[in-house]
Amino acid sequence: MSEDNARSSGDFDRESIEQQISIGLSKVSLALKSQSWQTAGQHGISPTQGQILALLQAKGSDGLRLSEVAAGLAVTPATASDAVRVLDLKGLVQKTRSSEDARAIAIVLTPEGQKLADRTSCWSDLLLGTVGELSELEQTVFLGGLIKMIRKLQESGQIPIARMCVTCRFFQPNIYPQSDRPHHCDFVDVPFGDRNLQLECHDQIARATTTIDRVPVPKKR
Amino acid sequence: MSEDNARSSGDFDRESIEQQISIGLSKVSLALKSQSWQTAGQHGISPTQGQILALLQAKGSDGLRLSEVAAGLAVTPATASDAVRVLDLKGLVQKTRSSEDARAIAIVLTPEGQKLADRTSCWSDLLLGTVGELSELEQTVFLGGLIKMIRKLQESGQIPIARMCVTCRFFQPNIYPQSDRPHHCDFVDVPFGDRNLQLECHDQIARATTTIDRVPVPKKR
DNA sequence: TGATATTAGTTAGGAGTCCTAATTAATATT
DNA sequence: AATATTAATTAGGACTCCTAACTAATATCA
Repeated sequence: MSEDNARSSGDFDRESIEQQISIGLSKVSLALKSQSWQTAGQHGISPTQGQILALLQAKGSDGLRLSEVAAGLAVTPATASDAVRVLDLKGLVQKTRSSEDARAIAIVLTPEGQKLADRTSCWSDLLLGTVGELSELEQTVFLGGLIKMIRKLQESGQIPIARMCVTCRFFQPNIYPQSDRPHHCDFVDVPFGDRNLQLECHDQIARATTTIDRVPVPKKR
Repeated sequence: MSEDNARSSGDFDRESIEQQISIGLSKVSLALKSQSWQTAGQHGISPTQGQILALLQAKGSDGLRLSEVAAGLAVTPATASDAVRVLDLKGLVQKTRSSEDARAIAIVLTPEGQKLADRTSCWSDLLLGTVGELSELEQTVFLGGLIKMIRKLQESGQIPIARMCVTCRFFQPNIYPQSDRPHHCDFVDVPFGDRNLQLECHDQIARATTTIDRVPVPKKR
């Protein structure tokens, strides 16, 4: 696909740009991992535990089922159960039987858990700083690319359907093709552009719950 | 910095674009992690072990010191030592005392390790596919952004100085400002453009070894 | 309605990941 | 020669991750 392109400037056909992007993302991933060990450790928790707290904080007071936590972390219920057990021991979350389904549990943050989540949710200061290096145009294109990639990953079942405009039932992609704000959110009833696509939207509802049975993405090609 | 921008199209000021990019990268990271557990597991090794094999494969026949492996994985020597020990037990690597320094060891792939590394080095098929979704322009901008971010991360000591053009001693950034191939690689003695910036270059030599004492990045602002 | 799935979550066992701190051995420094 | 410093290992402990086996509750359907 980009074969002639790779050749187009001399001897540089060693790695395709696709491969380089993959490698680059792996390196960012490495940084995130090592970063989260450091910062989470300073607060007496592990990276996974921190992720769970963040997940619960985003969800709010309703709490989450164990299975939802597991899906959100892309691990098995067994792994999630263990991590939640430790958080419970540490007094950061509370487990109660769900009233709707006596098999299920609702996991909520305790006040201490809430406090800690508030303090650690600036985890990505690291990335934030580096993203600030990019120009506005770069940021827009970068986010657009990221969203495309994530959508693809979700379609192939590689990552949980995160709360994200593109999977939100209120999301109408590209209905005003001529406009610079081609999309529309039915929930807040506002048109918006690529820069406003939300990856973590506070008032949306996912189209699919955990895994894809019907592909929720309106293709436009 | 981008405050008015966040407000500029209606009600959408919930998350800044910087935050969204951070979140997006975290999600990609999550996918990579869960992917590497799956695929590495199929080959009887763990993600970390796979990373070490890949590192050794990239390095070639000279082998690596334990400390280099640790730096490459962004973990402590203790952690690396343990992982290498297991790979040795599995017969995938061989440890020999270094001839230059009798304290150090040289770690090289065994033929079996080589074979396995060859087979697992297509680890990122997942990402490769998703990156293919992007247009050529998007790819170029995306890679450019990624490289800026990685450079920043390296400067702040968050990730090892990976082998990468921008930290290579042969790299002359932006010496032909008017050209569409503004950079120059002294090693292969060829000018090249942004699309050809290498994140994994086979014949380069890092300027700094592990951590930054003098910042290797020629700023251009 | 009662037998039989299916589903939610837990536990057990095992390999591996990560850390800090202490240790051994070799090289550098003074 | 005495004293750092450096490379790697080991020990101990908390956590991550899996599969497989298990309890308990809800669904299904004959």
